[in-house]
Amino acid sequence: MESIVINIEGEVVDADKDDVLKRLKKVNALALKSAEGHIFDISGDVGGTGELTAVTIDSPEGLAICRHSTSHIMAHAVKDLYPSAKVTIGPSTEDGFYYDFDIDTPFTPDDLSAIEKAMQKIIKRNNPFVRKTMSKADAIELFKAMDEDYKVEIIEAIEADEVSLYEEGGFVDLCRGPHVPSTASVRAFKLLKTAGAYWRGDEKNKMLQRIYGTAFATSEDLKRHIELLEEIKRRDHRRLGRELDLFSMSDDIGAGLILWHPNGAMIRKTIEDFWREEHIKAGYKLLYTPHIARIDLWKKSGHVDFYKDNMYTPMDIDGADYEIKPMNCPFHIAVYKSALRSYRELPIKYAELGTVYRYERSGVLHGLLRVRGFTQDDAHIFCRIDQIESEILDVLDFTLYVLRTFGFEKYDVYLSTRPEKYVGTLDNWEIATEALRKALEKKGLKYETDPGEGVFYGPKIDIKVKDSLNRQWQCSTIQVDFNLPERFDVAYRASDDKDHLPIMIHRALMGSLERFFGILIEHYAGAFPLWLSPVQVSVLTISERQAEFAKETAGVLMKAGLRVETDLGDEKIGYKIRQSSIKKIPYAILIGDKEMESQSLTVRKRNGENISFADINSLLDFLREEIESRRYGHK
RNA sequence: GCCGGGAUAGCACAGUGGUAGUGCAGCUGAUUCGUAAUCAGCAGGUCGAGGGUUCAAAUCCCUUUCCCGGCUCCA
Repeated sequence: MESIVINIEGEVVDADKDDVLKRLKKVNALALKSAEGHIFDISGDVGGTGELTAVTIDSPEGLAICRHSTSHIMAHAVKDLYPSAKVTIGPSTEDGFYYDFDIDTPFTPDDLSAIEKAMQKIIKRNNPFVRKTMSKADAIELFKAMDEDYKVEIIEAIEADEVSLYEEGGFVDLCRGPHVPSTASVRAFKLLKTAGAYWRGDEKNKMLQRIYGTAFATSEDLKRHIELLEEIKRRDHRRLGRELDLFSMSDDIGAGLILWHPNGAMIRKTIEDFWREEHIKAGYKLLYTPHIARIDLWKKSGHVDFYKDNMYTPMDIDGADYEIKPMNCPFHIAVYKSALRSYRELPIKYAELGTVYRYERSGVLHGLLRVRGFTQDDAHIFCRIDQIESEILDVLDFTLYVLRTFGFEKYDVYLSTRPEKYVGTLDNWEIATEALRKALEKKGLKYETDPGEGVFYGPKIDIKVKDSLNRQWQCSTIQVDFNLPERFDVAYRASDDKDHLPIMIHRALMGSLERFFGILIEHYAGAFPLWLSPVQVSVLTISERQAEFAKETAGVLMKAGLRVETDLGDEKIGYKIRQSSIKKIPYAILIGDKEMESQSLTVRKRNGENISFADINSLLDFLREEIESRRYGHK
């Protein structure tokens, strides 16, 4: 026998000892992991030699194995209930699993609970997962006999001569494994939703029926996950958008087009003001450009060739075709080219909150996050290739400052390098990619390299922020472009009195204002920091006696530039506070006889906390400080 | 685009062939009250749009618009 040792909770045990299996069972081991990182079934033929470590459900690998096994159990249950269903694939995912079936009638929510019940029975039976191997030819025979066409297709595509199967309680599935020792190893699972999904994700293929589910180590973990899903629902920007009267969409206007209501518009205006001020400080020049342009412009830019699917049909104006803009870049180039540029002027940095329209397939539209008309916080930096690194450094600083201002402290950075299809010289790609890399390193930013994931026209840096629920969102992108300057004959006059080609850097910090707004709503759960809140202060009276004083107080605050709302009605104070809270107004000023007599102010924060101010000026100082710091002080 | 679900009062929803309902919001009146909902009354709907079946359609059928969940984390 080969000498295999197994590491159970730090203790190294010989594999040929009788009690190893018992001990693995005792620590609830689901699988074994070799020193090289290969994971095997406990009962399977592990092969190889060396030290193996017990994998439990507490590790990410263990949880993934459990979820994958749960998907098999689900497939088993589905086959029991709907024998005509054909099984396809059922992997584990980041927070659960799914399995795709080819079945004539799609699943309903009622089906899900029936399947869940059947799964529970299978789990109770404690069927062992048994691994078998057989030749490809035999496996094809087997699955052909079972009428499982998809499995046959999968096996035919496998290169190895031998494939593995897993059997559990009579249900056999082609699977690479590994699996948990037995169905009873699955402790807590739930089926979540059904959906259509194309076979192999290709819309040319047949539409299958997918069931999503999830599994966790304990029912407490599962409960926590379901609570998280509920929290995500509560924060949904579409729901909060209606409740807080921020924006809407209308059937009459069309899909993917956003109406910004006064509250949302006020937030947007505040973001835009901040954005413009900071861009001016950072040396950008602001532009405004048209919404349509002759189609020839888009032919020249290459958008008609590369981007046609996302562009709208041109409109005829006096016999010429005009196109609604999907991008701002050609306009910025036109501004650059409106004069002869000297190398002394570079870098030239143009910024615009440019509204663009892009065709998105109807099925992918989603609230503010995926729309057809949106405003980019776009900028283009024209520079010499030797200026790339320092420009990227500036842009990185700028981006992180802006993201931090909105409370995004955590982010992941990605550097994407040259893809197979590209334009520009290899030399330039090399120089630009290295400049991006150096800038990232100088900033001390940890980043991942995505080889070949760059755009055809140049390498790029993407920054994905993490929101308060730790969800990842891509907003910022910084892209080097060798293509457009050449296509448009962009030039600068260098010291040698000759024309040279500048490099263009495209960058967006927030991406799209619509999308960024949607992310912000969810990030803040609708409770915007004071500087962004559409209404910053509400003034509430205890009785009608204080109406005059309340109006005066509100007037002083409004004159000081604060956004103030009054509630002088005859409702009780509890009702008014509730109204103010529902609107998520950061501060409510409560005015009763006490305050009127002493001229002092009682302020109730959104979180229920009270603060007293001796007079209105001390309150103003307090509010001004919080606004100017753009702090996210309280929820 | 495709699969599935949906659209009924401002909002959340009930109503499966026979007189369109509930709660909240709104309006009116009473009440003048100290930290998340005072009470009563009133009003509000081409049942998303268009067509069809029927004596009769929110309800059944067709078309269409829009919204929602998804559509390779690859045995």
